[in-house]
Amino acid sequence: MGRRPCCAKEGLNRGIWTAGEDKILVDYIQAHGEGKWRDLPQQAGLKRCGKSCRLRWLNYLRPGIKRGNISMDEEELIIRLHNLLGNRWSLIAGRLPGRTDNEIKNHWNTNLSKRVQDQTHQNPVKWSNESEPRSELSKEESPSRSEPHPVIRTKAVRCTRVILPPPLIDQVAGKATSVHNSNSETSSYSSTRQSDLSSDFLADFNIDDLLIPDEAQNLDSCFPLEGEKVDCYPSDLTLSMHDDAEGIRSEGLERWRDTDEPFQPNASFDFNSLASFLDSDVDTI
DNA sequence: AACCCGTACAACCGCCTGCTT
DNA sequence: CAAGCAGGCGGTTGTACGGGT
Repeated sequence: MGRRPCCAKEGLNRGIWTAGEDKILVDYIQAHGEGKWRDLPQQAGLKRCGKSCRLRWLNYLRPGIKRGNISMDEEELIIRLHNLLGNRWSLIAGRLPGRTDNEIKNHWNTNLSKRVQDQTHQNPVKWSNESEPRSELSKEESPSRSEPHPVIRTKAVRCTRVILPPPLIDQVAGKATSVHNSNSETSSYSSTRQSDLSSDFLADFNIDDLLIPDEAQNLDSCFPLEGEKVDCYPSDLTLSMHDDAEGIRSEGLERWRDTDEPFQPNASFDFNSLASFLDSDVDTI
């Protein structure tokens, strides 16, 4: 079927937004709320594509956006989340309050990807800000750090397939089928497995479905989506896939358990503890 | 001062999914 | 059920800027 463009391209402004355009957009959204992006430019009197308006709002004008100065803790978190999730920038951004997927993506492409690449070639970690001492965790060579990072390159497709080594198949399939027991697609697991037990396993499932019941719920606990206030404790991270949960029983996590404070990463978030959690997760995955 | 080059990042593009009609 | 629409996502591009020569 045909698809009309989101806007007529003729006569529209392109490129960098001016302060005036920003103001018009902000004023309009404050008055009318988000949404209806296609009609927004016309109604707001902006000579911009609706998509462009949406992007501008979400990435720069929206309240609560943090600009620049990505801390090393955040960088480390991005690296680990990228290890875990691949190029799913929106998911990664959702775990970094105030950061946008575009910013994280740019930062990754310009800084972190090279750094990670360097790490795979030569073990010593080279951080952008050498003057600042690294955290204890990064001084200790974490297990995953010395290993190559399997960067998943995708092209604007949902992550619905994951290659798993045979030992994980049973664990994962159990989860996937329990989540998706109504979805006949997941049954491809069993048939595939029966027909090919010797090689890596390509399973059809939504990674979120796999994550949500246990791991992703933990992920959500550790890296709440923006704006969320999570009332649980990371020490509850009894990972079903990990018999050894020592990695997550850090002092900081114990402290969280002992207090009744809701877990709020913005306040005094122990990135190191989470990083170790992610390490264990990454090793498994 | 002029030029070149590498980097950073804002913005665009095409494709996808989910929802509505 | 198919068409159409809205919004979201990740990849890529364009350009401003700073440092080096």
